Amino acid sequence: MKIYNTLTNKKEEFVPVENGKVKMYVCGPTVYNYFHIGNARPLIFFDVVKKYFEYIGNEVILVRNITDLDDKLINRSLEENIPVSVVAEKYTKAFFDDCKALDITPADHHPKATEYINDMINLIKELEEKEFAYEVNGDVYFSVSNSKDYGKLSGKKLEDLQAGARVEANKQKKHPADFTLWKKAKQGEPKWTSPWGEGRPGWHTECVVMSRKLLGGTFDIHGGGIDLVFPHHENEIAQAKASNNQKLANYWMHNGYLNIEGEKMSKSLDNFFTARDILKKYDPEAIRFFFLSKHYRSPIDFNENIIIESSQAVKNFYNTLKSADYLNIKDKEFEYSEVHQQHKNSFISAMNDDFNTAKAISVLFDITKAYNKTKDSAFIHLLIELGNVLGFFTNMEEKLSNSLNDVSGELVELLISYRNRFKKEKNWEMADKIRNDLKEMGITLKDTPEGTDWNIEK
RNA sequence: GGCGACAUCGCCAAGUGGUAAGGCAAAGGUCUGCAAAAUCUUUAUCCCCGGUUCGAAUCCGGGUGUCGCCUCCA
Repeated sequence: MKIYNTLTNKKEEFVPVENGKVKMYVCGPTVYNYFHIGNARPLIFFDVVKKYFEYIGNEVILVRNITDLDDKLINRSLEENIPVSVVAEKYTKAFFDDCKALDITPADHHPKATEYINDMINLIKELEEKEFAYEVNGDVYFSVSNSKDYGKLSGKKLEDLQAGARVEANKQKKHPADFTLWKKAKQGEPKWTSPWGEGRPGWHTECVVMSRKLLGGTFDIHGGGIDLVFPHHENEIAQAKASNNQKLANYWMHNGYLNIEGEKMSKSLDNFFTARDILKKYDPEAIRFFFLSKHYRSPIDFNENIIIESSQAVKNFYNTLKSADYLNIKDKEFEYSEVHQQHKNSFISAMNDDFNTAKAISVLFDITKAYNKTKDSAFIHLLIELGNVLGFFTNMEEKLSNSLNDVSGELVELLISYRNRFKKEKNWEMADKIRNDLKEMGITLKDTPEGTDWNIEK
């Protein structure tokens, strides 16, 4: 199993700290807004990482934090004129709802920043004692000049940072790259008591504290979007190293950006889509397919056409699953022979190569094709088994059964029986009219040797 | 200005030295009353120039283009 490690810029053999156990921490949402389609990428990708590690026999502990304290939340609370805690609660709930809609398995822990304030204060105290932090007028900063490897993760040098600083230097800081550990509270802001007065911790401290607390010392994988590399993750590493000279995590994984029609998503360009808006129009599996059809580290371009293409691709899996009558064969015994095992091995070696999900998906298509050719239902079981690892085919009952109430279902059956009568009489005009009318209502008929099937199309 | 990534068929995309996976779309055949589904067949020498090599999409150099990061954005 190889993983690309941002820290070394290389694919490395993955060796967990503890054999058979994978501990991972992925930076979660700041709950000041509904999350957007770009945020869905790390959620879906690391969901797959967890599922895959479990599939190959590991116990996985995944932590995804909730940042419920931050400038953006404070701004939102001022805009909407409601307390910060209410903002946090509202969007935390929305986060979980949207994750569920995207069929993302919840993490094992969802620590909230506000629940770890004391631990953060303790860490800052420790950093101050070790002379990695200094206080100026109630604000506390981390001193990057004292941090030996600062910039290693992001490949930046302190000199370059200084030269290229595009924001006017904060005069209180000793070095422009020094970052805030503790922020003095302004009027009306949420605040906690600390040795430096009333205030709140900075963002970079929470992840260090919560990851250590929940995952113990050095853990295996720290993940997030590539934009977090600098400064967030760099700063986490610096704090961890300064406090106990231990690595925070062994492997740093970062997913690439999502662009909209080639441009960065932003409110000013008016190309900002929330996940919940996208979900209103498209199936979660199509969205998942879209993300997983490209390697996680590459930038990915979002536009509606691509989601439509993805929907079509996913639909083809379901065509096969329907024709295989999956719901009826799913509990039947089956055995994998060498051919099945070969497909499985291809899937595993693709995933072992730094989570090459695009290749893994192509294996699913190979399996589908193999089933259609042989009608060997073991292929269907394999398709489901491997598809599940990528988070597909998790809700077969609903997808494959036609969810009309009994009366409507009977009416469809009735129309089909009329149509069959017309067909027998070679009254093609009426037979086609029934099929077309039903099609317009979203019900598709399909004639097979065993009779007429019908499906509700979304 | 500094650092970095990427450029493969109409679209999406895998492929890191051995002769271009897969998906979507399109065209044609089989099947079907016609459809749908399925199936078979067809469609690229990998941005440009130069180099290394028996051999390069894959390595090196030089262009061109796109994108990202450079203080709280996944």
